Amino acid sequence: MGYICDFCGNQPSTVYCRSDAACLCLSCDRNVHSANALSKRHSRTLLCERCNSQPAFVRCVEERVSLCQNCDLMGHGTSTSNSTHRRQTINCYSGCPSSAELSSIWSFFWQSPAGESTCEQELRQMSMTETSWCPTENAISQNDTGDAEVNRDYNVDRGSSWSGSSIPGFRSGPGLLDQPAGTTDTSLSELSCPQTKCPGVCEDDLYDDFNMDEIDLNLEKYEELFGVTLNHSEELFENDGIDSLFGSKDMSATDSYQGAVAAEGSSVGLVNAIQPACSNAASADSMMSNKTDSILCFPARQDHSSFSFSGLTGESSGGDYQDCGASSMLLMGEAPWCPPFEGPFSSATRSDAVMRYKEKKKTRKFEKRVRYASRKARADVRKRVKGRFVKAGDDYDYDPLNPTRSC
DNA sequence: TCCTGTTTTGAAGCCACAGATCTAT
DNA sequence: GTATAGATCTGTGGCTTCAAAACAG
Repeated sequence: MGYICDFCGNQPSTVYCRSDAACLCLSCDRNVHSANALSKRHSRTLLCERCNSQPAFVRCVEERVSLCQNCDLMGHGTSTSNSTHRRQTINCYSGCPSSAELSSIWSFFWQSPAGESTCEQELRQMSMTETSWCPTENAISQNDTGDAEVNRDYNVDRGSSWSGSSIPGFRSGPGLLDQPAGTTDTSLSELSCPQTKCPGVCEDDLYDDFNMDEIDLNLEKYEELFGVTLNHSEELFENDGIDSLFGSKDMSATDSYQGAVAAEGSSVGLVNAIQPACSNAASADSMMSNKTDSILCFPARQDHSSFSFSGLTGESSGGDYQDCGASSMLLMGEAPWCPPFEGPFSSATRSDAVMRYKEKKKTRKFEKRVRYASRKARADVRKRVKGRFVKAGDDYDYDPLNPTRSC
């Protein structure tokens, strides 16, 4: 990950793909993400122009530079003279937009054709009929100045997970970005957890983005672990059981949520519980989309300095924390941006949430991630006897290429 | 309420082999 | 330090087996 495109190793990298955890030049970005429907759905954003390693989430108008969360904090912290700089939120995109289309998303974005690589110029000739980039899915709207900004109603952001300006851990909502530092925004809690007075309300987004097979938190008996009872969760899910709500196989999700609730009694325990999976670099993206919900919604406390991420390796940086979905701001002791739970929501809302969850549970697919497609392809065509692979040339009772074949 | 038998569910293990990774020279 | 060869490890899918859970009587 760095200044040079991770794919071609030739062109300067411009965009960051969370799903691939890769920095790509525009041409490779379009090339790679036009491969299939799934890759088109990868959420990408600009690369931080300062560290060249993290996804940018804000654009400093004064400095004309895209910054990641860390660099923005360092450059525009309240203690710096640049804290009053006007900043724009940088949104994510999917599909295969051209640089011109990207410039329509980001008013500041422009790349001259002369600056394009050869392959990009070739790609320019390609038909855009398959292009499916749709910034509106990410709740992007254009204001009068042409600046892209994120809809305050984060619930619009379904399916896009924690992409773009919805970066978890970012305390400041879009409105805050354009305000001079130091102003008080009483709508902070609204921006932080819109319409969310308890986890059940935002479960729709939560469940949409669960890919819990990548998570390996295996904690049980939270009462034992945290030494507290799960007041809210017990009340919220007393009928269905929390296992039912999250799916019994998704114990880790349940764990995260329960941990979030239990954090009210033991925030240190929560972070310690989350940290092992968080430090697992297997899939930062999955962390962003899965665990952050619970991580970021634990009740605000004033003693965050007691949080411990000691399990992270010495190589971990602030950027790692970002990828883990845990705000570096949080790590630095600032208050989390989610308001505390405000008690159980109405029974009607709850029942609606449960009903929707059950519907989704029916259709949920626990897809297995295939790490080596070549091995899968080979296994798919390998002959078997009672499900077991057989040596080439031996008799077999099942030929994947000819299912009617039988011994 | 407890016990027993049946059914359902889920996890583990097996197999061959290409490719990745490690080790020695 | 680099290149090569050989050894070892890993992961892949369909099926069977077995244990545990769920259920009924």
